[in-house]
Amino acid sequence: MPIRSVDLERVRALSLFAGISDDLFRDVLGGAFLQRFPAGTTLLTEGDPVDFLYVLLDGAVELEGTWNDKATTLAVLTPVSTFVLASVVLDSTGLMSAHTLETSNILMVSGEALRRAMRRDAGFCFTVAQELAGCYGGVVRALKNQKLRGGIERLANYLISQQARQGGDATFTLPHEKRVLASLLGMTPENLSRAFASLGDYGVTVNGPQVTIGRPTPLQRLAKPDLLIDSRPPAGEAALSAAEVERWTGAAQVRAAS
Amino acid sequence: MPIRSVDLERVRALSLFAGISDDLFRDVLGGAFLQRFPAGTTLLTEGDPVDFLYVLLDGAVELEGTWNDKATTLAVLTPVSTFVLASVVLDSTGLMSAHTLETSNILMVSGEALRRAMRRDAGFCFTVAQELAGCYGGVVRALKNQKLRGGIERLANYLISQQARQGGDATFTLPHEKRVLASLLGMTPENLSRAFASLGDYGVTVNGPQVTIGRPTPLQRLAKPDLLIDSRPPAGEAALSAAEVERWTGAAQVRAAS
DNA sequence: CGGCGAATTGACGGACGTCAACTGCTGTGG
DNA sequence: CCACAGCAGTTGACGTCCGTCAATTCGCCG
Repeated sequence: MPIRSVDLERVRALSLFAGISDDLFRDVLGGAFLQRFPAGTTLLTEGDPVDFLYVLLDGAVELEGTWNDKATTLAVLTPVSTFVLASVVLDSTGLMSAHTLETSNILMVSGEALRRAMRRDAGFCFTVAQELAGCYGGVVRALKNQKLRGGIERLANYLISQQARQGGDATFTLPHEKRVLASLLGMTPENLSRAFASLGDYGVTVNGPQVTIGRPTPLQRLAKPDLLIDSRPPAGEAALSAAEVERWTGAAQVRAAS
Repeated sequence: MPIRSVDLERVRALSLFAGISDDLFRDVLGGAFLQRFPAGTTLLTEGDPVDFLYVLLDGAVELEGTWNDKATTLAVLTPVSTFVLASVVLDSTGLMSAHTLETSNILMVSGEALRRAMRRDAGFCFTVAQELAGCYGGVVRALKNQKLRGGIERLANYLISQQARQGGDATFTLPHEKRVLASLLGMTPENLSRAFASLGDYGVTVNGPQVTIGRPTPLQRLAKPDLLIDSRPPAGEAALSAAEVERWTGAAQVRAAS
């Protein structure tokens, strides 16, 4: 499948590649190829070797971890995002499974070529390091989100993030199936339903995938969004539980008195 | 405080610095200084700028995240470990607070010098990227541990890891206060007590900080340790919830049937 | 000797998972 | 065109896990 120059531009615009020379860019993407996958395709399974850096150009990809016959969603990626960068840099096995949620166009970049470029060009290598540091921060935020907040609080913060990301209108639409959202937030679908119902008291109404936040203030007071958990990572490699909060309306930054 | 050459050797042995030239090593550590902190000292607080890469040479350091007046332990570091590498690479603010649990000797390395070295030497930069990728994997493991396992299962796996790390003897000693362990495992101290009591049925007996695993097999069957959650990161920058499992005695690798 | 903090234990309540039944939508085949 | 199967989502009942509050014990240090 030939790579359209439009798509190449979009890859080039990623922070990972924005700063490098045309020569190096051609070099890294030389052996790359574009592939189209139907919804529900498994791209990677946990523990298998990773040979490519993946770049999602269209569609949606879910990253999930499993243990003891249970699965949990660690991230849902939207275009344009790269994934499994860490495994590529270490030339090791993947930590999560990846499968498409919708039919998706994905660019597959040779991991070997990427590592070669890193060894040759310190500037590019530095950019990769920054990207990885950003991803690290994203997962740390997700871990804090999971350990410190209850289910309803996680949902409330997710809604506030989504609202901001989609332009700030009072009503917006959930980007994924509710069962995926539930797994991402670390709860069961049944519990997500109940959590939505609870948020009715805070002015949230739900109609299928349409959510409207009637009274932002009480919801904010419940959610207590925090720069150190909910801030947006600089777009590029997808950070876990990526959230955007354009501005906080009086979110008190509280610090624990050890 | 002068840096003893013994300590310098130990820093040099870290995977971060093992591969670089003597010149570059001197360059990075040129402005570094050693400092001694009493127990309970706050080294960094969440959200503040990070100017140094920290290297723990003696003692113990706790990394914690806070939200809404609650705190959770994200990692407990033991010598020799570096920390806040990601923040240094991004030249940004810290994601977690750090404070000493015991009196500690800590080497403080100029973040600016580190970044300069990365830009100059692609090989070193690559090593930093690998280190960051390893850290990333560590947090992903911690997140899976938190989302997929219950409290008792997390404790069981922690005990198995500690036993292996300390040489495999049936009885070993917990390295930290139980309240710190509880926070690391994502539960309250009261709940940790009860979890220990529950493990009595699986042959675990507790006596102060002394733990002995009487019958390993039933405990393993409960814990279901998993290479993709509990494997050991290559020592260096401290990975979150670092665990060591030398060998698994029949840990079935189960995969979720989506 | 007195006091403080860590750890344990019990009682209680709330949060969350599980099981089951029901609704509504969609795509398929008769 | 309609009947039906299948799946997502919701709701209710129930049990379990876990956090909170309180009381007690123990060891350590002043």
